[in-house]
Amino acid sequence: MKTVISAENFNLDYTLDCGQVFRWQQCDGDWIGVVGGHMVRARQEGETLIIDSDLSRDRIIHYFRLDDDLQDIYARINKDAVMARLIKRFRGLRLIRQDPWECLVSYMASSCKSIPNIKDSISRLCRLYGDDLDGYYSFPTVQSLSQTTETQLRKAKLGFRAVYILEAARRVDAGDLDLEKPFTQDYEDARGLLMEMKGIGPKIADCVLLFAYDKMGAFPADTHILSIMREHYNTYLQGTRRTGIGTFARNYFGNWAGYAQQYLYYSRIAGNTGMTLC
DNA sequence: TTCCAGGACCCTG
DNA sequence: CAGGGTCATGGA
Repeated sequence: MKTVISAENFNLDYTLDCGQVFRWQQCDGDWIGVVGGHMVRARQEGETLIIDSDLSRDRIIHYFRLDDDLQDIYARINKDAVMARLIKRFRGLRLIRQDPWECLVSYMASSCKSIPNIKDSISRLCRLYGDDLDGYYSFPTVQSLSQTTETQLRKAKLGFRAVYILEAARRVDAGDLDLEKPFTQDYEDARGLLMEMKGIGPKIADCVLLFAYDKMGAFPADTHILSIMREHYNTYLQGTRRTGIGTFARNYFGNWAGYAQQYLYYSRIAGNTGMTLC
């Protein structure tokens, strides 16, 4: 089924290559991915987004955050020459509304790995535990991961992260952790809930809050963000540690600081995302 | 060989 | 609370 969506202030390449998602591949000029268990083929022609998928039009708009008023967001976060330049360079980069479970597991798998390696682990995970969708694989369900063993999980090259992911799957499966609850909580409470899980610290919690739970002020501070913030905003930081950068960023950029974060992040890693062509 | 990669945990002072 | 070792794994 083909869906055509008029989308201004949208750049599909930047959106899928900026390091927020790990499963999309470029193929003959199209992007191919799996969203909510459905294959999706996407391409952009000017201000038109062309989708070939079973997904409804509303779900596509929801996934790509085409309901965000990007021009208004730019006006809010455009506080200085650094951000002005990045908005100009990456205009149309939108955050994506990821599935909470996929986002949670993906970022638990991300700690201390390069983006190509994260993609490789997640690809293996899907191949091992997901459903075969004509050569592509769905993301593993909570149940499929909760029933495996640490030894088996490690075959996805997850290393020390495997035990954390296994425990998370079992807690969610047992009803000990409600993945819907963070939607109903404010940023701080939701963050506290996520960080109760082993393997989820401040940075990964912020990633999941920003990319899956609509907490747009979340400002994940990894090594790259720490570095670039010291480079451009050191006079404001005044010794602020990595754990305090998020608070500074929300004060400085406002409630949509998460968008600013992704532009800063992409400026550091563009070209190093191991974009895979099929 | 050493260092780093979208960190978190645990122990120590 | 701050600092360092440790945890797998692959690539430069």
